[in-house]
Amino acid sequence: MAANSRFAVAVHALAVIAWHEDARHSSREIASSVATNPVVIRRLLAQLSRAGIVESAHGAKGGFRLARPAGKIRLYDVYAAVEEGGFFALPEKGNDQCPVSCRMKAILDGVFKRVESKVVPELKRATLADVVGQLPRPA
Amino acid sequence: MAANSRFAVAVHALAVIAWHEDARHSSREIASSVATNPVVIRRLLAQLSRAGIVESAHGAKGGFRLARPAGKIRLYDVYAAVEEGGFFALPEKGNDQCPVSCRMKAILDGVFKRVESKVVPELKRATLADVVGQLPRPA
DNA sequence: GCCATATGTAACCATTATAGTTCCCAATTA
DNA sequence: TAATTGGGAACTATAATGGTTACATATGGC
Repeated sequence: MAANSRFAVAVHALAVIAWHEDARHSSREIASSVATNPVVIRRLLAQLSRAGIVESAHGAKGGFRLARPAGKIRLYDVYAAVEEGGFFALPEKGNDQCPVSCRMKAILDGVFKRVESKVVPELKRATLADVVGQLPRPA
Repeated sequence: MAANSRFAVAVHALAVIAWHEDARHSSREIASSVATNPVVIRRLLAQLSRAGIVESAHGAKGGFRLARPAGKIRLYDVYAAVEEGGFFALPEKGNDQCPVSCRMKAILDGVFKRVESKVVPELKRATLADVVGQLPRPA
């Protein structure tokens, strides 16, 4: 698995937590649902914790829970917490002697910014509650 | 350079060609502007050739040119030709015994589709001519 | 025909990001 | 004290991308 599934796994993990919003959930339990290693989950949730999306507790009866209600957690918050750059990458090099190359960075930057201006509102509209609402009720 | 700059490099390469739309351009010339290896350019342009965006010619006086006017080449066509999957990746695994995990793929798929439905029209609106229009006139 | 030039492509190496794993420490609860 | 749990370091594995070399093939001019 080299593909970038960080956002998908983060949403999945949060959905597991939000499904029983009151209880704490261990990284082992979450990893079991995602089918990965508990350390991978802890690493990812550490980022969400720094972003103020989840809270963690050490020790027995410890684990993770949401830092605020699922309806107040936008998918954009999750995306911003776990994904570094934008959706595209700009090449870092270029021939400064070439009049085309000299302008390309600014031109591509404009294109990418216009695309992101469409994506971000979409990710801000959807919340974790919308995701959990599509799950069956807990038994 | 492990980041995914294929789309950016493809647009850059096409801009070099479209700047002098009448002449043919060698991979060496284009690579010089992008500051990379000619083989990298040929690999990328081979994809654009298969997509009917550029035409190539072997031999002396050979090289690449646009297969149709720059105004008819949408950035979406370029994106579709050089980028494989969507903007996000779905995790391939999951615990089939978990009621949350069982639904996550379909739920995430819905989220991603909604985002792409905003991105695609934006990339279909912009053409290579819009990019070239932001370049200085050829000397 | 010969040769310079150019694409097409295979093969290989380097770099980087992500994922996976093991291990130990710190904190908490019973 | 013992069991449980997150935090994090350190390491390996895998895969995608980019970079490079090499060679076959095609073209145009002499």
